[in-house]
Amino acid sequence: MSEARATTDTRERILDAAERLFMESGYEGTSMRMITGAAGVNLAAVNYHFGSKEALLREVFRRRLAWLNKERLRLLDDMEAQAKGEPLKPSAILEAFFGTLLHMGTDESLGGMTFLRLLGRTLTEPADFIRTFFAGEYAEVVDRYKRALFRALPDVPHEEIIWRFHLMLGAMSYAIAGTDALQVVTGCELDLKNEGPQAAELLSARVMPFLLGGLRAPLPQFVTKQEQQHQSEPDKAA
Amino acid sequence: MSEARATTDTRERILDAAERLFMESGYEGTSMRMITGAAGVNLAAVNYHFGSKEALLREVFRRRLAWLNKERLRLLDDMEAQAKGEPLKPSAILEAFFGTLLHMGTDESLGGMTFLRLLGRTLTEPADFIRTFFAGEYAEVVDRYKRALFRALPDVPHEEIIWRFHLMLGAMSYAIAGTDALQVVTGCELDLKNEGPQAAELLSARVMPFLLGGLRAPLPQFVTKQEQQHQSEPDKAA
DNA sequence: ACTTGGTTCAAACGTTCGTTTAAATCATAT
DNA sequence: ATATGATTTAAACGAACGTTTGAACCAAGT
Repeated sequence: MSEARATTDTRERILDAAERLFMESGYEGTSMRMITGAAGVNLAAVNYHFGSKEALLREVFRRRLAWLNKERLRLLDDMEAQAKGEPLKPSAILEAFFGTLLHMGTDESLGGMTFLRLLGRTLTEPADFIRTFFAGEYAEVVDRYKRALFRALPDVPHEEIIWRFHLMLGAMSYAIAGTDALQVVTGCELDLKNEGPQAAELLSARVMPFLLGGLRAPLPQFVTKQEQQHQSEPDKAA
Repeated sequence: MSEARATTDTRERILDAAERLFMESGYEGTSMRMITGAAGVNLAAVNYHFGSKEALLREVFRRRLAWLNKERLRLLDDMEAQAKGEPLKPSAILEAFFGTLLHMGTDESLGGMTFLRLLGRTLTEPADFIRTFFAGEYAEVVDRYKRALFRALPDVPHEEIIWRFHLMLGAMSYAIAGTDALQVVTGCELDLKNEGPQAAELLSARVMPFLLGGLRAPLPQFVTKQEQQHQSEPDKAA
């Protein structure tokens, strides 16, 4: 009846191995034999402890997203309490949402860069059960942050805010996930995975200005019918 | 010896079916039997006409990327010829690079939205042969556009431009690929796949301002050591 | 000492995978 | 008509897949 020590050892060895292998080879590209081999446990251990390969993937994410979701909600709650009813600054909202994510990359006990890259890559996995799972895991947090952005940008149509939220998620995911997928396309070392804990801070410094710039960009012409010219003149980065 | 008509029929039926199925289920998640079944051809036809499943994927992309690469280079050549040695405007460069891509979404003979979404999703596939393939296919075009951006933004460090190029690619890929992956996360219909030809123009109007805003955002503080304050004040979209 | 319940183990399960084979079929040229 | 080379076909290949089984093992409680 009591929890034997070897039990949690085996479970966590499997979760760690699966986290790394799913990141490197994707869900379909990773076999149970690869996972149990890397974890140094018996092939049947995954089905015994988790039930199935699908359930294993869900647990890999659940143990990390539990912290991420809680922290994101806590930060938003704190900021809203301190603002006493006033709308938050968009930059503060983004800092809370994406900064929390990037912080996980600096802390090995939260999964480190391995989990960050896994998360970025898995968001595009086409398998139905994965999409369903993420929808459930993200629903509450995304809804809260969406509403905070609505209040922070009262003059911007909600649909436009959702689009830009979407685009920011995409840019951030690629910045993390595609580190070697697209750096070979861009043909330049983007020096991420060798930096260890500082990697996430470098990432943050590079990505956050980009996201804010995108979020605050002029609205598309068909949204603001008036004054549709002269708004994209200064063709220069600061 | 002569090219029988049925030959190109079978080849193209396979390519069309594979394009759609790879988009819906990913490379590993799509079996040869799914492809040949959907195409209405014999199971052995893929290996006969293309050699292997990997070679089929490469051909699926090659027939589309041939046009895309040529068009992107042609537009850049035209603009540079017209500029007579002057640097191009960043917005014109982005319009050529991403506008060409989005144009494919409006033209069914270029693959339409199916290919666009396939492209966006496949950039994150972890399989080695896919990454190698894309690196080769994209190398020339990315290098040319990278250099055009360097000239267009002479005050921005090259590394920063590459990063933002990377981020723009990510945002664009997600905007296209994630239409149902992340719209379920953001919890809102992003009305894309039901729009047909207009979808790409809607996408363009929404995404291009975001990309330009990101590209022209203030540089991160550790790059411009001087005047690191007061540059992120106007917390409002236009 | 013996039972008990949780855990590990080697082995096998049936299925599906990508690929190959050899015969059948088709279109064309002589 | 008949030979020829390209294409299609049904069937099978060995390998790898996720999962299941039943015995072995181990650390408790009595």
